[in-house]
Amino acid sequence: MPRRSREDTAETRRQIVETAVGVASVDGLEGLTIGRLADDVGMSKSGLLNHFGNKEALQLAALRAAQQRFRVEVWHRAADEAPGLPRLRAVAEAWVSYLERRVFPGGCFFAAATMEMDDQPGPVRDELAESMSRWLDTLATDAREAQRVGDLPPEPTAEQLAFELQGLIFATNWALQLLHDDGAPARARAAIDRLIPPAV
Amino acid sequence: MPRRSREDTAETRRQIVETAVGVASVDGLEGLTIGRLADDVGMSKSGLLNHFGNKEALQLAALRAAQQRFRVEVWHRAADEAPGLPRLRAVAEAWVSYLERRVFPGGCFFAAATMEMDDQPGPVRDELAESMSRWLDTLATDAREAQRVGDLPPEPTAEQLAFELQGLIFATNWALQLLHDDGAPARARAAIDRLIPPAV
DNA sequence: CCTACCGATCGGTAGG
DNA sequence: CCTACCGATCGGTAGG
Repeated sequence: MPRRSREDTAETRRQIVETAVGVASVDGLEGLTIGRLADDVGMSKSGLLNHFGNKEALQLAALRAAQQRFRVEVWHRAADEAPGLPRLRAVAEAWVSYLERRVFPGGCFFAAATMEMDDQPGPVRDELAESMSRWLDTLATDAREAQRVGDLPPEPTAEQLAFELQGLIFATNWALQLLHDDGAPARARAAIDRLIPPAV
Repeated sequence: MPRRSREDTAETRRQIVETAVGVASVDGLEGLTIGRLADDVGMSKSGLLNHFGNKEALQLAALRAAQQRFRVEVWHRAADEAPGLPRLRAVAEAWVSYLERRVFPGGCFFAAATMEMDDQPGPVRDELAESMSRWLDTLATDAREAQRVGDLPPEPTAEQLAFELQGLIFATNWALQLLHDDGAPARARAAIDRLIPPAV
């Protein structure tokens, strides 16, 4: 029954990757070791490695799964809003809420992965940089549309707004994870309301 | 000559710690391995470990040295300004400049260490959390003084301003380290000028 | 400060 | 998917 077998293989791989995302968000992409992950999912190192080839491929698989989860938990919650200020505000709220809901057990996967890998050249770093650049563009595009229709003033620029939103998310994640300060999301929302105020 | 010997020991230790700070800012506090550091400074593992006892003590020594460097490169550049808005603005400028000057080879030591260690209980995490809390307090204290004398409006609150400044620094460090975006410090300064504008 | 060594774990391979 | 194994490296210790 080759068909059944292929499905099982895909399901096993899915379970490995899901576990890997959780481990990586807590212990980092380097803390994600093959032996430990094999124990966690209950199989041998070589059996696990068979699905990916090497550790770097496993890290990339975890990163892509984390991106997919982010899309579902942040972008999809806002995607139906009208492009421009409504969608930008919905994205910002979903983004803060994603931290508050602790979508990843170790806090924002991308904040942690970025700080860990920013000095480690290679495909993982490249994929991280590209994906975060695209995200900043997504934010700036809605900010620009909001400015075009007059929902936001022309200054600060769209790129500036995206940059500042990114900073608020970092600060919130940091306050939640390091200081266990549950007041951080409220501060983020207050800052967002000044930065990109609702249309009147 | 016991005295000369004691000085040499202190000098050796100083060199080890200085090297450790650089390594940790690039590869993280866990990437700081005893064998590699011993190679870097040209001595044996056991000789190096003799100065600290174990790896955790070495990490704490590196963290404290990094704090000292931060004090010199950021706080001391602003400490002579008048408490309140003048000093807060000077601190913010020195803080952005500290990223721009690449005081640590791997970017902000504390941003990297925080994201790496925030889920790893122990003395290193505790020291990081305490030291960053104190820093936020330092910022908020000057913000409060600025509000008291009317140099800043009562809203946003002093704590909110400190939180947002911290976020701008994270975003700047991130844009410099991951995206190699040299425009980030200018964006940070623009945001700072809106957040805590110079007194008229 | 050194050499010599410990058990554990790392990423990965051979062979089935 | 497994067992069995590889060389390298981990943090750390014994003994000098």
